[in-house]
Amino acid sequence: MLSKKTKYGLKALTFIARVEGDSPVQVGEIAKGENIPQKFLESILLTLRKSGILGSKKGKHGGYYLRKPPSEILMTDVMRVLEGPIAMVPCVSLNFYEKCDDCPDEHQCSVHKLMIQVRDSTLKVFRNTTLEDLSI
Amino acid sequence: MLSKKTKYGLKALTFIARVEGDSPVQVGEIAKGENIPQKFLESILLTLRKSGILGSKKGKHGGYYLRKPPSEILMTDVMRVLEGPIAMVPCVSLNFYEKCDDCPDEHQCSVHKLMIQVRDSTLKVFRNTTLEDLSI
DNA sequence: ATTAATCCTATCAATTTAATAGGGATTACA
DNA sequence: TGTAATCCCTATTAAATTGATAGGATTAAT
Repeated sequence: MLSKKTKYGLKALTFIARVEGDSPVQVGEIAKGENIPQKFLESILLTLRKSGILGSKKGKHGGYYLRKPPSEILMTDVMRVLEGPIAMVPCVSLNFYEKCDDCPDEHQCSVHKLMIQVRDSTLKVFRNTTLEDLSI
Repeated sequence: MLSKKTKYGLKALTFIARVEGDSPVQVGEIAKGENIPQKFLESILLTLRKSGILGSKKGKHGGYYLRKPPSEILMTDVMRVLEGPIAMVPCVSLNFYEKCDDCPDEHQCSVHKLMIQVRDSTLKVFRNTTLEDLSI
């Protein structure tokens, strides 16, 4: 299941990408427009800013803006920041690899084999989709 | 993340598919062979039996067996029984559809759009993989 | 100064997950 | 016929995660 955090985060990014005048977009505006609890959204946008996907401007007339054009923001990056590993099990994760504590040998593990395929097919989608695609 | 339930369930099915003499395979045997807590595994196999994927024989020398040859057991069915919906959000699920409470219009929703692609690519893998593929 | 925004930390309730416990029902077989 | 081995079923629990809220600190425009 996609977490609400990720869902809200994706919606917020799309919202910002769609607005794009030059001035930053405020949390309250996004929260209202997308039916997202404002305080929750605040923490999500903070995460996106710390990861470098968003920039922010503080104080009055502040808000959030994209650090790159939507066409250069890949879903692989967004999803890893918001949802964490793309793989369904750590033992097939490219960026968050961990060995299973059961499982003496990965290469004989049926789950491993299946989950590599799922990971690759999901990656293909995320690598092939940018924020621009979402906001059209 | 794949739940342990699903992981254990897949391992158990593979184990049974690999053994296949004619006599049913016992929970204890699987638990030992795959490092799975026995009581937990019991409940998982029970689920698989109730869904029709496994059959069982009670009493001494009892155990579980596959109801169909491994080559006819599709991952779509197994995954839906063990893990639930294949889609990451209910609003793109084929078998467990639910409308989002936020989201006035699905067809304008960026998350929806992305998650349909993920669902389709994952489905392609599961529809194209049988238990036989896993147990080779 | 005042106002309006982001930033940050802590907390909380609800849910889900992973596992355990304890016994009931059924069957093989001595 | 009795006993051991096995599946069957329900209930409980501890830990982790999720989704959300609260309260205020900091920053910047006017």
